[in-house]
Amino acid sequence: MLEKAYDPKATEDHIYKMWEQSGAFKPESCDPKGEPFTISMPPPNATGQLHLGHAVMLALEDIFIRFARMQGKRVLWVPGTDHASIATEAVVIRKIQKEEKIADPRKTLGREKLVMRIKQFVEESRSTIRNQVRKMGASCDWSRERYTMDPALARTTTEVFVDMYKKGVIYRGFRMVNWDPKLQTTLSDDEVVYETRSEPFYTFQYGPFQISTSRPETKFGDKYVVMHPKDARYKKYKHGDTFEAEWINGPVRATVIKDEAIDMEFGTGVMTITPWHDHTDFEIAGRHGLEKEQVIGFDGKLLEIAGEFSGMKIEEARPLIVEKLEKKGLLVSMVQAQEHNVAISSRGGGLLEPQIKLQWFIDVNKEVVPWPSPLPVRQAGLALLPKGEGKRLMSLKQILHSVVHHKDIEIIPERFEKTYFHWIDHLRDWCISRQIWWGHRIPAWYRGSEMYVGVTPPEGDGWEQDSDTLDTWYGVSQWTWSTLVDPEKAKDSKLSLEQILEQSPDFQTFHPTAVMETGYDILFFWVARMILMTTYATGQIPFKTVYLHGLIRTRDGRKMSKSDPDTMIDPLDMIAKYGADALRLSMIVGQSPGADSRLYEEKIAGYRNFINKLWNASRFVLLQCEQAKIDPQSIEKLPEAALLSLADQAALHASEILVEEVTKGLESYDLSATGEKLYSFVWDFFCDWYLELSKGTANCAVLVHVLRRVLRLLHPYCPFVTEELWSSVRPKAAGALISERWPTTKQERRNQKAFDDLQRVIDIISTIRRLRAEQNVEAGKKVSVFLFSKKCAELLLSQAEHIKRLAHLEVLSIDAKSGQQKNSASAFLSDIEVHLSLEGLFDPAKLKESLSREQADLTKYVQIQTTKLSNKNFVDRAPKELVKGEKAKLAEAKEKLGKIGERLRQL
RNA sequence: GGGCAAUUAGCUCAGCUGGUUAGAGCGCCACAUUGACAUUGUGGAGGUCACAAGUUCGAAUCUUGUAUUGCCCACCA
Repeated sequence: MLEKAYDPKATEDHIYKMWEQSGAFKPESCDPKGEPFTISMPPPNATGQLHLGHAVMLALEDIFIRFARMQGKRVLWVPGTDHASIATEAVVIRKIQKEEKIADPRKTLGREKLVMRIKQFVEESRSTIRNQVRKMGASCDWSRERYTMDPALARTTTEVFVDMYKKGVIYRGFRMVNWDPKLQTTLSDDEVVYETRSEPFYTFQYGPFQISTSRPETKFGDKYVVMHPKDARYKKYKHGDTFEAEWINGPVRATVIKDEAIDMEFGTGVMTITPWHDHTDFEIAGRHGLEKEQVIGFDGKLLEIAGEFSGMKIEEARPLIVEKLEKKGLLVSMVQAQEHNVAISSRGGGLLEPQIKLQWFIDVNKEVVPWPSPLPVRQAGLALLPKGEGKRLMSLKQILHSVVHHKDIEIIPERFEKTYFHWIDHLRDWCISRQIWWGHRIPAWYRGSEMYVGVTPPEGDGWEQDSDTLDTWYGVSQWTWSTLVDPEKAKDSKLSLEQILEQSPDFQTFHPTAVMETGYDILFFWVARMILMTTYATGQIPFKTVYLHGLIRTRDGRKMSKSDPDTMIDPLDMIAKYGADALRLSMIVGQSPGADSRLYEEKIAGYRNFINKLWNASRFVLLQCEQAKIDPQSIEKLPEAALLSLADQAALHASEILVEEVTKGLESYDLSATGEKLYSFVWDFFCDWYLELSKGTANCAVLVHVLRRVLRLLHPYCPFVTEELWSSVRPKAAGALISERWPTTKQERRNQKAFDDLQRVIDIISTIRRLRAEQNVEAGKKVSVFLFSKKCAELLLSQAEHIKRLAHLEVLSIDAKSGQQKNSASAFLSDIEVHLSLEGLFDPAKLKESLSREQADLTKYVQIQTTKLSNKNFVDRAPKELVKGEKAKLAEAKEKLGKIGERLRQL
């Protein structure tokens, strides 16, 4: 017999081990004819601990996977980890600085040694993560675990780089980049965060003009003033005019530029430009072919051009520069506390400095990728593609747009498609080089002015490899397919990438993947980039569905952050305390895709209670079997329907409906509502009514049968407890629940009438209970039931035992012919139900209250009638005699409806 | 500045294309309790569904507007 309470600690680990050892996680143990179903696990960063975000991701994906597996699909879930270049390098450097007191580990250790250290660190945290993923119950195929730095993945990353370079999609050039002086690297646009700060805003005299700035320290090299061509105030100045201006370090010769990028409303409508340190200025300079000069060094200090200020940090120099200009009489005004946004590094937290640097970029607008384009696409910023069949050359941007627009890829929730399109419209070339050491090194070599790009190093002496590495997202954007590449084939340098893919059975079978499940916060970083890289490299979409989950927040809606340990909920603590199943449910139910949700311990405890309830319900079933001396495992067939009690038939019916609903819910990725349905079925129906009604008259075969169904249906949500219970109630021949088949519905087990009748009995019992409580009736008191319908009378009589036990009242007399209570409402219904009252307590008001249910039925009846006629759907749904397109009849019908509405109100 | 969303019970949230008396969990109140389960059962209190106008026989649900909150993107020299 089972223990009195479910103990997840004593159960989960050995169950996981059993699954893993049985090979159930591998697609090879699925039906070889099954439809392939793949998920690539978003690789957690190899920087340490699993957090709630990962836990949600694992829970969701495990539900998808287990459901698909039970449906007989060939399921593959590929686990892995990400080397997370910048994040990991930063963590390790900080660690070394702290633990070994080395101020600058990069300098002291050098590239090779530092990379070794990072590798060691990554190994340790990878194994930590592996165990944590197991704790969540994730049924992924560990034999196919991948890591973004695996040789095979390094190969594909490099191959694709070289290919893109050869096609001109990757180029190297001087461009404006987001430079992080603290981490000494560039960042992609998406790695920049903006912070609103209040800083003084200065206006200076510059020749005949007044110009405003919040960054006087960049102004040393300014020798162009820009204004809008239509600005009437500056009509007398022509494009190209020059003038002398007294400036910070003496007189400069400046040129007038007219450009439409200027906002006439802002400030004086004139500005000087600093093309080297500002995105807009860079573009203006580009348009007019202006000179660019660097003012601030990559270390964040002023360069020689700053004269006496050179070598100073910006914060020191700024007030001094202003002071000097003021002394020269050039300061016109200064507004304290002007609000503006400053660019901050999301990686290191320091201020970013726009800089011009020689970097590697992906051109998102070059039309070089063959892609099937069956339909014309016209969207903001994209050209209309000609109609036609077959493939045509498209730019990466166009492909990104097309695959979502044409629903090759579906995003859940749908509204994120808008966000996605909006992002594409503003997408600029992607800077993929990073000046850090940890990561895939850029496969380019230089010798003097020569450059070589290739998978293998060039022949000959004197070549030096580019010291930069690739943006993490570049490599990991190939994740869905590079993880399916056969590592042995990838070793063979004679094979081309195309041949490797052709000869990798996993890729051929399991790609494109079915679902990509991840947080909406990395839709741009990663999801979009996966589409970009994968369509380019393989000619396939990476996944068919994108399911985006929201952030998990604290009870009061704050973000959980490491800096505030009180707000953090550690998934492992919660598993230790409440079990993985409870944690999973608490994160899934009540969480709708794309929306943030809040998590707190009481919630998890609530689901722990549910798990325990299920456990005890199973205990009860087993107990009944034991008492009846029946071995639950030997139960196979159900008795004839005619031999079953009302409750048994109703329970079978309800479980059939449940199978249908849960299947539909899971297929449409509606996990929250489906979870709730299961919860309420188990607790509110199975435990509260069916098991109660079974006491004394238990039919073990039906009990076991329904319980087995519930366990199967619940297994994707709470795999551990269901698997454990399964071992007690499964049919002898069956194996582990994880590999069991999803239940199918059987029409012959449907019995809507039995279900309705039971519902009626439940209603009656509830009403009696309520009346008893309100009137404070002692147990054993009699109840009289007045009926309008003979059928109901029979029903009540047949359930008298249950009413006696559950409502503590005896059904004494049935008066099948007391029609005197008829009211106007009853004219609508042919089969009016039950009234009841308590003997000696007959109170017309109470009676009326108990009648309200019938009125509700009546209202429903009428309302269903009116729905059919509601004008919006009139033509579709109205009864035939009312349609025929005749307006008079429509008006008549509407009038009828008005009357019905009126009567309803009277009721 | 552009976009996306949210506002329902004390708290956390459901409520699909308009249709029974607006639901659940937690919390609260009362009662119960000796064989599935105190990680329990039964009953109850608690909501002018942010506000206003409109469409409709009928609106939490649709339309428009207002207010508040949150997020994303762009970025102001």
